[in-house]
Amino acid sequence: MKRMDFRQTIAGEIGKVLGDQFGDESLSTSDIAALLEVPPDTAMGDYAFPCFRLAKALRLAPPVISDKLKDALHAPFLARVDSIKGYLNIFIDRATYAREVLSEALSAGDQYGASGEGNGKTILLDYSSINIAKKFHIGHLSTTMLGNALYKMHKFRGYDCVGINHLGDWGTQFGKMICAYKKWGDKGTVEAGGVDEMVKLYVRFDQESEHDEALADEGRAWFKKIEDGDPEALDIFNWFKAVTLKDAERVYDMLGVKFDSYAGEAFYNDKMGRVLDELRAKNLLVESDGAQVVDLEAFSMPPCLIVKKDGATLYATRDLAAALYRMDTYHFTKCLYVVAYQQDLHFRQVFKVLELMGYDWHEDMEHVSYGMVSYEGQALSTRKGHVVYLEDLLNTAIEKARAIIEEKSPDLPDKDAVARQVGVGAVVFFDLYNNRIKDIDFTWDRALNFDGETGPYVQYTHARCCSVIRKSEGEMGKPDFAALADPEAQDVVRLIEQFPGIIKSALERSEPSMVTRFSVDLAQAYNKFYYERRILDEDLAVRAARLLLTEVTRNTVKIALNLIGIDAPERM
RNA sequence: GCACCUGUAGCUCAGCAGGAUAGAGCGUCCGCCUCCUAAGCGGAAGGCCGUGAGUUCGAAUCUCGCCAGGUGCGCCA
Repeated sequence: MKRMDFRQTIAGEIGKVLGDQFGDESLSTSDIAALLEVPPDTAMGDYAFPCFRLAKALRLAPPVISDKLKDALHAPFLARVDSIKGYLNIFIDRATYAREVLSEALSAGDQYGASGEGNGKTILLDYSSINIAKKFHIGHLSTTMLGNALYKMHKFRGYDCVGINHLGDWGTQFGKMICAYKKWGDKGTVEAGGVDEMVKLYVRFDQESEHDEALADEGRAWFKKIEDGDPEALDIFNWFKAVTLKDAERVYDMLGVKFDSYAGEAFYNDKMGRVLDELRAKNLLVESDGAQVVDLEAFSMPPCLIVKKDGATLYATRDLAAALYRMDTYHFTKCLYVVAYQQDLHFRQVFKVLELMGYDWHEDMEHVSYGMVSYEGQALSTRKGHVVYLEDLLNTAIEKARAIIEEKSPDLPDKDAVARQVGVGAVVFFDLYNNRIKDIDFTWDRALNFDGETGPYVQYTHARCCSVIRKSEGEMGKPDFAALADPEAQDVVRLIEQFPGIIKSALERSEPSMVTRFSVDLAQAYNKFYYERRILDEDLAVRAARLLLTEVTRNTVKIALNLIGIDAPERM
């Protein structure tokens, strides 16, 4: 059931009155709809029409216009229209409003807020992009969870999504690692210890090669072997990859994150020639200090390095190759790179080079940048041990959740499962709570906070809704929507109405935090309603209406949490 | 030096395709469980929205300058 679109309908009515009363037809219905505002306070109505802009054209003071509109505006679904200080405040009949919004949301069920706007379109998302033989730490959380959320949100709006973990699996360090492994390593130890063991080998190599030139040369030689496709080198290298991915998979499983492709840096090794050929053919390559670059001075950017003095290709070359390959393979509508803002210049350069190459789809590339993570005020440093590993963080959060459950809900079934959902939810929520551009200074007490605007708070509200519904024992009379006319219920209804628009804006801005924030707003509004109004009322019609509101809130909270990659337990 | 980003309550931040009295959480102080989950709810205190100009009927929001912090700027990725 498609509910009445209040904004459009009201805009149409205002348009009619403007024509009748002032002979003004300069504004179309959609113009007026865009001008309509949602007032800061429910007491000021559901929609407001500011008359200031009309003042000049009509040569009348705004309050005069709003007064006249107030007298002329009538519609059956309008409860009241006020004229205050040049604003036309429009009050929709509260029962009608609640009925329309809730019926729509209820019939949409777990698809409330979904749409088909992305049907037939493909979105590529490049996120997480872990490095081989490195541990997953809190610095990798944002790219992973932002990418995951954007993936789910796009999917919900009908897009086909391709999640790419662009592995950092190329570089001289892997030659060193193989060398170290051959000298001091042991298959069983690495197999059992995973990335930790590989890191140990690498650190030892680094230390010993500092005063051993021969060793450094040996490392370089092993990298050359990888490049040349030497079977032994490749075997070991691919095994390193498998071990790293197995370690990472454990964390990805905890976070509920998946990928459709693991094509990383190494994958593009044999695809660089095309980039060079095209750049040359298009006369974009110039020599500079022995290197080949694309000059971007005209765009006030430093040159984009394509080929080193020694003939080797670079980061930008690889990203160009990847972009061409991805377009050929997936014919994407958009390609999002969820990468920290340090690489802002890099992506601006790469996108500009694509433009200069004549690809109009350069406009469909977007760098979804996010802020840096520091730890208790200092930069993360694996070397200095100033680092928090993701697995440790998640496990600590789960333990804390488990302890709280033991204390507050000792009879809860599936304690472990719920502790996982809540602990992980707290961490993920913390990561997706602020605008992505903000730097995050990680502190344990903030990341593990379960009170206030946190994942557990929103999950708790969801569990509370579930609990009320369970207690109602399915007693659903015919709802009396007039019972939802109180301000607390209306605030909840209004938020629910806004949800589909929130998802849309969040996608337009590639900003999952808008959904996170929404989940808090809705939870707060519902909790207030919960305390002010008795849901399981004796009056069955009132009870049915409040239960319906509870049901729709539960659905909406769950959808919002799921979109940002968080589970919604039914009890906690 | 140049480029990009950020500056809002003690702290962490919403609000920024201009609109009505600038909001929330944390922390502090004070209340609320014989009643649907107190991981909750209510109240108090706390603000020249970095700063100066400009645009506008109207600026936290747009423009320019300045100040402060972060990040990046040729052969790493």
